[in-house]
Amino acid sequence: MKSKKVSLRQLERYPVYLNFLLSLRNSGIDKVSSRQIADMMSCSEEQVRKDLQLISPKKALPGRQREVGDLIEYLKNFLGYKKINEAILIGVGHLGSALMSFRGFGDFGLEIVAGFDIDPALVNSTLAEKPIYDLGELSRIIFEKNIKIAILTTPKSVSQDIVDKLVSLGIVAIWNFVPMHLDAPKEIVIENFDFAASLAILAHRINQKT
Amino acid sequence: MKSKKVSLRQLERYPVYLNFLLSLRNSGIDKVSSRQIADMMSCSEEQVRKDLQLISPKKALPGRQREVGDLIEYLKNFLGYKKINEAILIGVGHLGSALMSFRGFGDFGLEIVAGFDIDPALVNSTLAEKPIYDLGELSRIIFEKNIKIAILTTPKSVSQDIVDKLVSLGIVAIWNFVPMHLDAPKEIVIENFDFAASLAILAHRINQKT
DNA sequence: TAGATTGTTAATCGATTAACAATC
DNA sequence: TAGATTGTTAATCGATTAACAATC
Repeated sequence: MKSKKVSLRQLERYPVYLNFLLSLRNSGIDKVSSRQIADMMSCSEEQVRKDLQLISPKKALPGRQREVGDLIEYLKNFLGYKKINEAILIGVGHLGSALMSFRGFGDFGLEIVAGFDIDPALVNSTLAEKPIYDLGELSRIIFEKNIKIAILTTPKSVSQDIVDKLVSLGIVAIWNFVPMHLDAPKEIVIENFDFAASLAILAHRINQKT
Repeated sequence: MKSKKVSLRQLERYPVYLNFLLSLRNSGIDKVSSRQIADMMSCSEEQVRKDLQLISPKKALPGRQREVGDLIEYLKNFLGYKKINEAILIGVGHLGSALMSFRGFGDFGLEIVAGFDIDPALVNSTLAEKPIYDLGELSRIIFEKNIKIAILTTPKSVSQDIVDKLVSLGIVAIWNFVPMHLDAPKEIVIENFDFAASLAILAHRINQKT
């Protein structure tokens, strides 16, 4: 494991680098300078270099541009996109089914192996070749498949109860798409994916213009 | 308009405060201390106070807790959730239809007034009482309704072309759900809502534990 | 009045930027 | 070799935390 500390801001930039490098490789480009990356990110090239140095096992050669392929490898390794984590999804509504149908999570080291809901019309059907179980089977599936990650796309009203349940069943990380604060013991990783924050920034940036 | 500068980090916290305060009010609680809010956020109470001071038109009384209702008002005003911005959504796929069906955007000052797609099965139908138009009608609708904000949920391959089109039609802000970098003139506000970043942080935090 | 909690100012911490030497 | 681009170190900048005076 890396010992150097990474700030959250920095961490958020790595997937953006990776995306950009993948698209470069797609266009047949195999060398890249920190300046090019910086232009895309609208940030300084020093920052790009610092970021990339942190995740590069071997130094780049001064004067020579970096190899796109190498950087992609470094980034994928660092971000843990090489090994796949299995996750379950709770709440197969609009958003939940969109996520279950999304094919690209494998590229990010995540695989949704099952969905859970209470709607009889959904239970025991499949979506994107993944089974949907009744919420009552939560403990059985988590135990059988040794699941550690849950994706939460439930209605607000039941979300906290489900979190309590998940925690008691040994889930260690929750990716929360429900726009509310969830209580959980400190050792549980809860990552809130909150569009309210993104929307607030959008609105603020629009207002700055005027 | 507020003249004090707000950092992005800070801006991201305001919707979380608002959410928490709304749930407090829901539980019939009408007073709150910065300590309570700080506990929920897992941050320092000084930070909470600084943040709230910035958006409060009048000072809180030393020694007395803050009024939940007042804070909610301040936050909604500051975040611009009082006036509604009309937006269109391009790409009515899984994610696009989930967003169009989501009823809660009004609370955040946004309203999706129409969707666009090229699928004949979708075009001229409605979703959540909102019309879906053929992409060819983009310029007409944007012009007629004087739309300034577009939500992008298109396939990667066509996204950049659509962005170019949107820019040429006078769109000033794009809320981008497509996991790729989009090129646009500097004066266009592009807010990327990228789950790759959120997922990277989740994975990193899980790995920290082990 | 005493306790609680506030706002303000100063100190610390961390991240970004700038300058420059190193070298392919 | 000269030009390009790198990594490293130091300087700046901004945000968070700590200390404390103010007052309901």
